[in-house]
Amino acid sequence: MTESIHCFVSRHPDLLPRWREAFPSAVAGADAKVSPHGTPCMIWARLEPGAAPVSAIERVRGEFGAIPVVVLSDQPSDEEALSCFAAGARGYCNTHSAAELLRRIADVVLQGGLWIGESLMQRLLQGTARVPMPAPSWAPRDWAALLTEREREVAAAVADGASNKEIARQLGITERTIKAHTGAIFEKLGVRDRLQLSLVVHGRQPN
Amino acid sequence: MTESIHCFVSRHPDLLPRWREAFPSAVAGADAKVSPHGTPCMIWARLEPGAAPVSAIERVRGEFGAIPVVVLSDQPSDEEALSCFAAGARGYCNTHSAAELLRRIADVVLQGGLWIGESLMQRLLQGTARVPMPAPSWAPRDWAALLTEREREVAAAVADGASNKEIARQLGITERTIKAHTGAIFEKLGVRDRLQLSLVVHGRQPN
DNA sequence: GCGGTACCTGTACTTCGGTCCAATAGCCGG
DNA sequence: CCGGCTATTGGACCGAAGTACAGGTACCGC
Repeated sequence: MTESIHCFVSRHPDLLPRWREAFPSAVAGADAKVSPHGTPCMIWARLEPGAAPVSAIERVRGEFGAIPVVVLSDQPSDEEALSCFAAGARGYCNTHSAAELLRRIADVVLQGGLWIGESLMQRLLQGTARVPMPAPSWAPRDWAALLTEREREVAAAVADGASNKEIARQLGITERTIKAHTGAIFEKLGVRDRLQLSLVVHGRQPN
Repeated sequence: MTESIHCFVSRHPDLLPRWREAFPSAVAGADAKVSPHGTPCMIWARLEPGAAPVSAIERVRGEFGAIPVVVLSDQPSDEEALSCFAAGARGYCNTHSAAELLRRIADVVLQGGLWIGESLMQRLLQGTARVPMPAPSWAPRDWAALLTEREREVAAAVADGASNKEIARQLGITERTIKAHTGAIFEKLGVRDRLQLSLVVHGRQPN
């Protein structure tokens, strides 16, 4: 594994001692687009008091693409945390958290987890619970009847627009295996590609 | 690290090979109150299809107290995941996830993180601006309003499962021009490929 | 006329999707 | 125990899809 670079973005050009203690090789992001040290593995964005969290995070995410962002807040609150997660943050904690905690958070986030305060869980759920769910999609089962359990999962993911790579990550298997499944699905359902599969799954006939 | 005992609770008395592969020292919980192997570090609760998620989790949590619970679902859905988190689960994933993924989830949860499914993650991140476009946040069916006449024809054909070559023949223009149109459509509608375009045209949200 | 838009096409390139070969492993029914 | 099904993966290959860069024509309004 290559050296993991933690990039701290804040208005101040220098790193807090805490951060340096947690990640000796950390670099300061400031507004620099790309650090000369390589591509960072994750971004720590310190929220300036008074600044809008959302725009700040989106700016950072716009600069750094898919790199996970953890927000550091000087005065954490549930409301602020919610805004951050809604804006795409993968974690939220106090700016002055202990080095040990920062490292734990980094572990969690880099593994694909979410770091969220315990008190926040209920409210976060309420915030997402009203997201409209588009489809019943399990009602029409004729297509599903022809497939195995695993193939159904893959078919559903494909039908929702996921790429092979995404499905592989989601199911924890290789992209190669996804291709094997999709191939089997296509043959069983008599379609030629993923788009036609999507149509069948959603109850339409191709062409 | 001390020997971590993973306890798998399901209606079946035996462990899935996957689980044993992930945690060779795993034990089956069934309805046994306390295993003879000591106190487990975490509980994996397999959700039986048709059973109410909430009551199942609460029962498990009642038995095992403060030990973090990760829910395994045979047919994961966002609704189900939300119910589980509302009931106090710390993680949610597919029953048949790969051993490697299970171990990652265990890491995250044992460190205090939260593991939400990939699709739920997307839903959380959704509603945020994507990098190229400011996210039109379309009402259903205004997709046509954003496109030119020609682009509408191409979009409709793509959404019905036609290939670029077929559309080119149908419209009497070259495949290259179809690509130009599809590229413009993708950008205007904020989708990344023809399958997601198909979903938008048919009134669904990708992922 | 000039700027803007829509429409059309070319070359070259990268990435993704799909298929063919083949292989390992576990589970299950006969 | 063996054959069949399922799940998984590898390598190689090819074509489709998508992007980048670079044009061309035509129409329309100021």
